[in-house]
Amino acid sequence: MKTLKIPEATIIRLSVYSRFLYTADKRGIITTSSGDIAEGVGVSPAQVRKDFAYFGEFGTRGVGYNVKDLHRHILKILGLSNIWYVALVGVGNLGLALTSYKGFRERGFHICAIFDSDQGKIGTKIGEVAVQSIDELEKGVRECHAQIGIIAVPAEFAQQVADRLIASGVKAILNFAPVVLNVPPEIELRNVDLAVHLEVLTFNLGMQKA
Amino acid sequence: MKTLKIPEATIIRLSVYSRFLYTADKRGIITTSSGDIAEGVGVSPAQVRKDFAYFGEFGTRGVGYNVKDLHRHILKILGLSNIWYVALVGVGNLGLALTSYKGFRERGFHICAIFDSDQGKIGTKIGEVAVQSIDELEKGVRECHAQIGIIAVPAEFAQQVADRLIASGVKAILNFAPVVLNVPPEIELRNVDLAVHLEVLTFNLGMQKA
DNA sequence: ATTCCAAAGTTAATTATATCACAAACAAGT
DNA sequence: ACTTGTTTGTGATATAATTAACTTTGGAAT
Repeated sequence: MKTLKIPEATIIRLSVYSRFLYTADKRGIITTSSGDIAEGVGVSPAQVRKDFAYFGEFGTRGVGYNVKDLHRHILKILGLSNIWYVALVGVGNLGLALTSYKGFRERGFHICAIFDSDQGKIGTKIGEVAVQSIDELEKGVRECHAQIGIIAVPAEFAQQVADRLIASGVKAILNFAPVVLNVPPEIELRNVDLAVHLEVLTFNLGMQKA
Repeated sequence: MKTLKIPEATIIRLSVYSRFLYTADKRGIITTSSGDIAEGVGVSPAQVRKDFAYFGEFGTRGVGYNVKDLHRHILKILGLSNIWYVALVGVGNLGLALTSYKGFRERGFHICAIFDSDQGKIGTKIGEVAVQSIDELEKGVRECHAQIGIIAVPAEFAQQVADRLIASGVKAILNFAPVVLNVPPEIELRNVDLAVHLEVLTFNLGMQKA
């Protein structure tokens, strides 16, 4: 086990493997193999083993992997063995969708503060959490010790929201606004642009015909 | 201009460039350069030129690119110069968020049919489009000639919805359910798993400390 | 016209990622 | 104990993508 730079593709696959292991475990499966996992998630067995190899040896040769063990290891690697507090900014349809997204809660992400600028929304409860005014962003983020911020506001406000989140102690940002955000290098940033995915599809459809 | 295999990363970047060009054009900018674009979207100028080079020569040396021209070219490449009809299955929060996502309409994606299994939702209008019963999926998809299907239903129903979409003539699927779908090779499939993005963030946060 | 400059287009080098193929190791059966 | 079958872990190989360096070309200024 060497501490090399890990390809991001590997991290993404680990996340997918963990989903596979979660369901395998729920179905009562005790042991699995790189072949099983590979088939289940649509990659090659060698790829699966290589991905694991970045982090150690989790299986026994000739046998395979213990599902529970492996799953626990991967969750640990992904940083999911403890709870993460998340601040959500923007309660449009997308923001709402995110609050109710089962996958987040299941995997240890706890939305602990929600902000919006719409007076009509402030004070309303979404699940357990009351929507706060965007004016109280700094205070609210600090109070619940959010380490992660989710930006689900219109593009024109995204940068200032990002700045304020960072100023309030957030260390990582998931941005759904279709803009390039400027953040200090120590801040982890990921962008999700839903339209991009559709565009990759249409590009590929075009290719087929040609 | 050779017809090689195009990296998917290139397609994704083209999509991002097009967003940059869209705003540049709106601001009245006539001419731009690989350097401008690179800075605007956070990649290297060489990368920008390389990406364009897969598809032809769009600029003039010593000058740069005409914003409108280049934008038009990229939209053409991405298959966005005509309208795409999209069928949406599943009107949970995520489904709702997608229907109201400005980016889709703006870029020529037209949600022409919406399906759900919840009796309470059937018949209600979302924007212009009435929600239909999932029982009428085949009929509804055919009637509006949807080429793309978006799956926003719980994981356990995703595969059967995919099968039915494909049987109804859909050629590409954008899947938001966290499962690996089995589709024929000629069907374009992309999966979006929102939790994955958060997990990449938490992994990276973990790395920082270590 | 000629020269100079700036930025595109292109080729080559580097780096990153994925695949392959095999040796090591464990379990079970003889 | 020994053999056999199986699956891991890994070093070597192949492929892909990015970066860097170079060449070309159009436009502007003299």
